[in-house]
Amino acid sequence: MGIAPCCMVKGKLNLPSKSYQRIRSDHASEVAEDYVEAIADAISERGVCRAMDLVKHFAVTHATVNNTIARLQRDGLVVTEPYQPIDLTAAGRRLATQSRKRHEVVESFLKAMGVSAATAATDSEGIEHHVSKETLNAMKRVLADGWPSNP
Amino acid sequence: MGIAPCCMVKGKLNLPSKSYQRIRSDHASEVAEDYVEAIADAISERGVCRAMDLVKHFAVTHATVNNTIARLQRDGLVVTEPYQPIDLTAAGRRLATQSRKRHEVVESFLKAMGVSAATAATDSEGIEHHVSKETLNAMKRVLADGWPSNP
DNA sequence: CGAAAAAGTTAGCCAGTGCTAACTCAGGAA
DNA sequence: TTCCTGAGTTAGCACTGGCTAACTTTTTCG
Ligand SMILES: [Mn+2]
Ligand SMILES: [Mn+2]
Ligand SMILES: [Mn+2]
Ligand SMILES: [Mn+2]
Repeated sequence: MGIAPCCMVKGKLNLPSKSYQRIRSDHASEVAEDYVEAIADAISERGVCRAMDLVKHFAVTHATVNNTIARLQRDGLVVTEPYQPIDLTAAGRRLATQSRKRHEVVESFLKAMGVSAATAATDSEGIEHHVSKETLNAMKRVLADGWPSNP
Repeated sequence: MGIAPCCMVKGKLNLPSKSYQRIRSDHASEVAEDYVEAIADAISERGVCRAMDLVKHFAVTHATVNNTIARLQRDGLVVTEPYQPIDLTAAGRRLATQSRKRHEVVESFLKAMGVSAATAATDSEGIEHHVSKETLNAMKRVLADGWPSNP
């Protein structure tokens, strides 16, 4: 799921160190994922997404939202024009949907595990970006069928 | 668990957006946590930790390790002198122990959930930094007593 | 011992993600 | 209609954490 930053120069590497490359790549796409999700939410809740919605949502400044949106536009996830609301491209919508699904699984899983709603909300927001397909499937399985080897 | 970067200016904020501040702060301490853990491992496995050990472990260049170690030294987690091995301060050792414990819980939890060892190793490496005390305790509880409301 | 190889250092670059400050624009109240 | 205010923009800065390239030091080995 992701956009590559400058520091993702890949090399031929032996196994153990590969984990850290995955994590660096996870982090590179993290902000994009959170933004498209937030933009999709704003649009479905309030009809449009304005920069101020994101300022409040992420607790960052105006200027930061502007920079980030410019990057997302550069990367083809978002479209906006001066003083206009922010919209998602098809690719942005796809990423938003996919990210939200994964996010929901992680959050539900934490709650099912006995974690409070508030903590589940906060922790899932960070954890979601590091959950591989395999782990996500394991979470879904536990939510559906219970913990392994428990009838 | 952590060191504050420039961009951690805090303000009086309403609840929802606070999650993202937590995550930014998690990320700020992430590299420090992984490094002290790797340094502690190298010392216990090979007696000393050399920069090259970290180069291989993290799949980054020499120069990057050097920069990072300088930051960790600045932050009082590490001591080293030119051309000498890298050692941990008391604070560094504390952070390493704490981080390793948390890491082990997360990794064991993923494996207990049915995730393969390789995926558990990779995913836990990113997830660990976003697991709050409460979620960590929930994981320990599940490992010890099984999934909630299962006799 | 001496030279080549390995390890470490330093300088200079870049992108991401945050900030403040100063500006411009748009829309509503007086 | 004018002006104030809030929203948006832009410029300029700092720090993290990547990189390459050129250099120095240390270690190893013939
Ligand atoms: Mn998130
Ligand atoms: Mn993360
Ligand atoms: Mn770890
Ligand atoms: Mn880690």
